[in-house]
Amino acid sequence: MASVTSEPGLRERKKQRTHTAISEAAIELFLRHGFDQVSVSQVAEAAEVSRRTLFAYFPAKEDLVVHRFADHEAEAGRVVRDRPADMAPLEALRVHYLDGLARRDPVTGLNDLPAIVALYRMVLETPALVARMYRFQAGAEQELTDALHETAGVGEFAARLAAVQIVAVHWTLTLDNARRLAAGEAADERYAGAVSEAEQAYALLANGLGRLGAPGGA
Amino acid sequence: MASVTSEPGLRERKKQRTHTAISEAAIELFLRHGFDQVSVSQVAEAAEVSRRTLFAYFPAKEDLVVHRFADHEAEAGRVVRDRPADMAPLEALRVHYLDGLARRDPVTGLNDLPAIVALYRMVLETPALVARMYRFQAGAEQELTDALHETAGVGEFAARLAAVQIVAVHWTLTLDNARRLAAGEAADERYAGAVSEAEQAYALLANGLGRLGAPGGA
DNA sequence: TGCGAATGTATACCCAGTGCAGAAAAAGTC
DNA sequence: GACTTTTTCTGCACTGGGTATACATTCGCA
Repeated sequence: MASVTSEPGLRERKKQRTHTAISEAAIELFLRHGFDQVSVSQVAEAAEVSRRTLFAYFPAKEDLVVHRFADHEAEAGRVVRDRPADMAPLEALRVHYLDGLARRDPVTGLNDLPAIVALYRMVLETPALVARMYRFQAGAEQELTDALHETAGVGEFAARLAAVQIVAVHWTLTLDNARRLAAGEAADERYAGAVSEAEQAYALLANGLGRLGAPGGA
Repeated sequence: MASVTSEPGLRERKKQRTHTAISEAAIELFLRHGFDQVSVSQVAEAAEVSRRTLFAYFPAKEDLVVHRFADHEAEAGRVVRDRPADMAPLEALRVHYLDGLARRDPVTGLNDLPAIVALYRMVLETPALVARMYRFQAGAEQELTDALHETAGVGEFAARLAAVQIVAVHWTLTLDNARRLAAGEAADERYAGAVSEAEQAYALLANGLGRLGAPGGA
């Protein structure tokens, strides 16, 4: 009769709490002193955990930061899979991205909560963190490749080509927004420009680089 | 009167020789035992150089391998800048890439000299090396962005969008070829497929993902 | 021949990440 | 509530990449 609920059990709950405790201690220290200026030992100490335990929760120092973006690795693939039956994949992605901008979803780079902006800035300024982010891009490419291949009636190679273009463009849009907000722009102020650039990007994806097909370009 | 020629001088020549000596010793050891199984100390010893000197020539262990690909960082940008006045940027890139395939240029992934294939395989199998390669992609994107912006009469953001798509597609093509050769396929055997995929990729770049604009895909 | 600048070396150090053996704590058992 | 089993945490020692410093060597040049 010890537990009437079917909760995860003390062990699981404690693990969860330790995980967030380490992550929060880490980000707080990193934001205050810079990623490279803080050692994992200091993070472990601040989180009141042994160094060895920290590495049991996070495989590398960089992951203390970038694990917060890990959820979005599968996002593009999911959007494509879950789209209405009468909607084209690219259209579903476009709608979803524009919706993200409107909701100020952090994955679009268009959220100016101070904590988020500071995080953007730190990642952009730290090569090791940027490098780690590329891993997510590779994962997103794979997810999107599979989704396109399986639901859009297109060959695997064509799906991969489309996926790498889409992911690269998404990343460019997000980076552009994040850089502008990191430079001090407000999200509301940036919103119109972000929408316009997103529309431009999706038009380019849909219609190709036709303008570059002419000698002079335009 | 010590030197009648305008050669680089002994100091420069010695530096050059040390550089290649270290690089060759490194790659030989890495190919034999694996990148992660060889320490930089072992490389330094094999090159008859101190560890500290090695790091004066190569900023990181990974660079002992990937510096061989560094030349090609500016290639796409250069091709666009040097194109004939009456040729579109995308067309210039397409021609150049197809020519690279025909010449079995290693940057296309379609060179099956044993030493090259072994190098491909090692890079593909070693995450740290792949990660380092992404840095070149970022450089190539920047070069191509500038070239497109300055010579194709297109805005900087549009140029960047085009550049990231082109670089991503190129990388995909190269990776695909390299993987196949690493798996044992011969270059001559692969050639036709490589050309066909390249044409498909450039058609996609030029005309867009139109096929994905329809609900069913095709 | 000798002097200044660049380059190479030895040594000692910091930090990220891992292996291992044992302590602590939660979970299941009676 | 005491006992055992299993998981997690910890301390310690070690490898390996990368850097700082201080000193030796070598080259360029007059």
